[in-house]
Amino acid sequence: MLSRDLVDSLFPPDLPGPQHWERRYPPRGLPEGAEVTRFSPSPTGFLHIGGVYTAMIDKDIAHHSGGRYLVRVEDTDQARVTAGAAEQFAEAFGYFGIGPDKDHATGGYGPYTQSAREQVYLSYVRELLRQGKAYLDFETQQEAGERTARQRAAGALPGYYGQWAVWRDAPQQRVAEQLAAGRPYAVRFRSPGLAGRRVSFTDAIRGELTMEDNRNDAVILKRSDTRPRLPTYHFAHAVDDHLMRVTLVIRGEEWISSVPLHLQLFAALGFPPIRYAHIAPLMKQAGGSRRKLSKRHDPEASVSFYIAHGYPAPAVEYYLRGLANGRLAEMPLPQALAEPIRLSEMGTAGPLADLVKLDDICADYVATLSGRTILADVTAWARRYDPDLARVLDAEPDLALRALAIEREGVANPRKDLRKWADFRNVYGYFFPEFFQLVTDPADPRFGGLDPDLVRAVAAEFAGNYQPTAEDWFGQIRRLAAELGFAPSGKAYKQDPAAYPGSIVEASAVIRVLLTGARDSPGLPAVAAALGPGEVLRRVGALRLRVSLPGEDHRPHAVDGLGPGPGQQRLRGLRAVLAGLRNPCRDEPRDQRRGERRPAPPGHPIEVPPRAGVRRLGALVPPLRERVDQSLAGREDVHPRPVVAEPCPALPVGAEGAHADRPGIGGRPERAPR
RNA sequence: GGCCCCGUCGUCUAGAGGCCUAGGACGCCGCCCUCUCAAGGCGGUAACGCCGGUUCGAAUCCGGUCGGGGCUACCA
Repeated sequence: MLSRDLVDSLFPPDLPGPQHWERRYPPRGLPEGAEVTRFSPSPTGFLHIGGVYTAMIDKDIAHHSGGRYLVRVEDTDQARVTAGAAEQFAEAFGYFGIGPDKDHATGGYGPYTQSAREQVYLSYVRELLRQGKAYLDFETQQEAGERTARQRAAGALPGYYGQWAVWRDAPQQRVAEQLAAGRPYAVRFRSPGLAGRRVSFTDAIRGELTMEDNRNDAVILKRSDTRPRLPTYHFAHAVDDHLMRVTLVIRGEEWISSVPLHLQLFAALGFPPIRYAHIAPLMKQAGGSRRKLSKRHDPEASVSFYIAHGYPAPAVEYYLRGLANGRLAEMPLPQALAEPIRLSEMGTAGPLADLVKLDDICADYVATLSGRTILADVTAWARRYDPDLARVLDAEPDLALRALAIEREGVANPRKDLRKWADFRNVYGYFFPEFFQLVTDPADPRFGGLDPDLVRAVAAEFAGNYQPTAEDWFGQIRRLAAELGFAPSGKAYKQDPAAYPGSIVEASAVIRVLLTGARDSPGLPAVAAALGPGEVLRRVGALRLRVSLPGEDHRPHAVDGLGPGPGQQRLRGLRAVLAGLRNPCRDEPRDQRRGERRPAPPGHPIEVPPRAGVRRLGALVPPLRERVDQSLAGREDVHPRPVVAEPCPALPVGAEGAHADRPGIGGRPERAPR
């Protein structure tokens, strides 16, 4: 045992003793049964979702018992502290509502950052040293490595104990020499553990646990050449949780094996033992087996994943609570959030984090929200993670609200098409002209291989007779489909596929694709109403007729697939197209970005204006290319390049709407798989 | 290697010796509804890791084994 003078010479003379801290952090005087819990993350990067899980349990237990919840930052390993971690923590705490109780954010039993508590730890280390319950260890890192190697070779337990603990009982003389030589030292705990002795404790979740006692003289204060002088986790845990008057330590099961050490530390320090609850870690399916969800390998392990995708916090919380207590998973969300979590009901096997299930919960949750609430949340999310979206939503809140109201407001089973805010752009983006890319190719695969000719016919027919406010809106499509020879129902088509080009399903798919860019969408009448007649006609009329001239551009075009020989009507259509080609005004394409007119450069597609007679362009002649060739023979004003005819069906003047000239940016991406 | 924790459908789980032919939820599959997709309705698929023991009787108790995870740091 070292002399008191020698021990004291190692510490600042004005360092207070343990009584000082005991007075400074007095017992709380909380009523019987009130639990004080703490969440203690280490600021080594983004918070782990398991941290949110633990913190949520901590907070819930504290509050439901009338106790207190605090957050203590465990940054005793300064080398691993990440810049910006504090900000990320703050964001995560705010998002998931797991910040410390108000009076435990500052002051009170703080500071709540371990690197700021050096004095406290030093007091207790000195005390242990004075009592001979700890000692100085001058082993270098290299020596430690060699020791471990020898232990391994000898088949002995690694660690600092027994014959391997060379500094445990070193005479004061030698210690003084080392000190005089300026050698750095660590402080080790003199473990009272005996070989063969077993200890047991009662875990609040697992019941009684028994294991070998600790015999390792664990380091409690890191090397003297580090600044600030900080303790290891074990020592900080004992000192902090005692002084902060924590009653229940909830932590990951990886700490179970350290409990014997912790119990020894509490006893040596003269602290009453503390209760523990070791929770199973969140796991991840990896191939055939499962492993702990790892922040390094699994993006979904990080809270940033949930925040950046805009998972609604209450849904995530609900999911996590259900994992903690199965009972809560079968309750409606508001009730489950209010019910207390019970440690005794927690599973001991690590649950697999199931993103599919989370999605399902999120969809259910979002379905309970009003369009207005969703818009507010999406907008708030977008401001940070999708500025383009935020801008568009700010510019057209009414459109957004109309879109969100579809099959959501005033229905018994709201549409469950949104799981997280990042889904919004995929699911509702097409409503916004800025995000919608017009479908111009009648041979577009989204039409499902339907004859391009027919696609054009459907579009033209629809646009030509469009009645936006028709009571039987869908009847318009039904009539047009019948007129063009589509089967009245999928069933009828299946019975005799040869008799029809397709069914009403295919016909409406044409309008659906034109309107939404996808083969699936909410009900067409509702979509059309939200869009407004001008936008509907703009989209339906976007289909182009492409013609290649000889020697040019042989990519497959709609024209290539035209059916059998010309009839009267088809020839009339052709003439109309050609008439359009001579329209001097339209021969000068508009510069889309500036809205200016300028002469068409050689090879520029020539637009064909809408003409009343071209309603049924879908019925154009098959050898169209040939006819065009003939008609253009000898003309010098038309360049032998692909000609693009755009048969906009008769539009009411001004019906093109305000967005007609806006370039589309980006199409409608595929929906995320469920 | 040593010590510790854990093991029921794909997933989360209910299950305290007979109420278990193992229940629910999510997923998945099928059907219905239907202009598509969701949603919804109906139905289906699917598990006690394995081997012994105790017992009239075992998912449940015991032993072993196998598998998964953790600790074995001057990381937390």
